[in-house]
Amino acid sequence: MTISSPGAAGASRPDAAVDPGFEVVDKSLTASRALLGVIARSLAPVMDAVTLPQFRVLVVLSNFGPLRMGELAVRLGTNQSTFSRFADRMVAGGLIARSASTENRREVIISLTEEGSRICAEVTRSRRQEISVVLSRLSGPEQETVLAGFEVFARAAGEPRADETLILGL
Amino acid sequence: MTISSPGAAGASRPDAAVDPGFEVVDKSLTASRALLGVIARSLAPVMDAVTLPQFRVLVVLSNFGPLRMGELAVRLGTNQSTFSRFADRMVAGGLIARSASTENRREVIISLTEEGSRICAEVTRSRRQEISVVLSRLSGPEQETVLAGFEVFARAAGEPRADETLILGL
DNA sequence: CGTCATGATTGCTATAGTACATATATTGCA
DNA sequence: TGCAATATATGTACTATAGCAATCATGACG
Repeated sequence: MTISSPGAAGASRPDAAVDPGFEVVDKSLTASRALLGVIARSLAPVMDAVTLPQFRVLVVLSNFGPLRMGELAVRLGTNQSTFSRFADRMVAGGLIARSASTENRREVIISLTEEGSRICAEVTRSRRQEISVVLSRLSGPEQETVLAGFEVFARAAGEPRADETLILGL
Repeated sequence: MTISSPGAAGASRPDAAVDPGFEVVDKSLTASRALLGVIARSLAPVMDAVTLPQFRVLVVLSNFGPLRMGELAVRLGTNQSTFSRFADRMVAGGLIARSASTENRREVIISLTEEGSRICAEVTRSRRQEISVVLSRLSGPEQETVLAGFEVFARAAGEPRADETLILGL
């Protein structure tokens, strides 16, 4: 959209925000594809046990602990009835467990099973491993360069909202 | 796998590969989530017109130009019959078009329609835009830091294989 | 106790994606 | 010409996801 190149248009003040050039945007896109590969590889080993939407449920439960059916349905952005049957499949697959709430017998609490927990941990471990493999090809100073770049970028980008990554099923 | 820490085991030679520390791995994971958000946001506006698997087809056609049915089926890692009906839906949706090959009347060539092309371009544009928005919060020197980090990382990671990102549906 | 609200499930229906086996059309070659 | 190989499409069947409407169980409040 905005083509104006501040470097060419006028004197750029140091430490002030500037329009990013083509090169840094391009490199960002390349890096994003590379990281997408990392994410995909970390998921691959468990994809025979869970689908992507199912994995998302595991992650939510792993982050927030046991939750009510309705609460989970809201977080996943789906209809309650959809999630009820969704849960059926995951229970059948041994990934989650239904249990009655102690104080309110209407409520059904969903929690991770050992297996569901294990899958979550496995993906996290695998993702760190994949990253490590890439980084270990670099020298110490190069790793510092990566660290600095990622640090600055992540701070500027912030964490994606849950409903955003939901689009990708994770 | 390889636990041996060269830094701890012996004198570390400058410019030699070293085991990455916790911090840089951690920052990489954070950055990967941030970039996942960028990808997701760029996809969001077109998800009412195409599904993720369908979008993947658009990208392949956009990269390689018109392809035969069978060729596409292979690239997408699906059964030919599966892709035939898959194509039915996309043709019905006005995203791709079937056409007879000129020299071999057995072959059916799939190409992007205007609409399919437009959607592809829109996502690309949107992704650059999303990245630009993030980067424009940074000063020039900070953008340089990001550029350097992404550059080094992307080089070490390489492009993900098509069958890897396929796992995520893109 | 009755009524209303809340939380979950079930009946029904629809779509996308998947694959195996089979049918059809076309080409190439003996 | 006839037969095998190739490229695609169809018959059939299944799973996952999705949602609306209705139902059932429970809790809250008058």
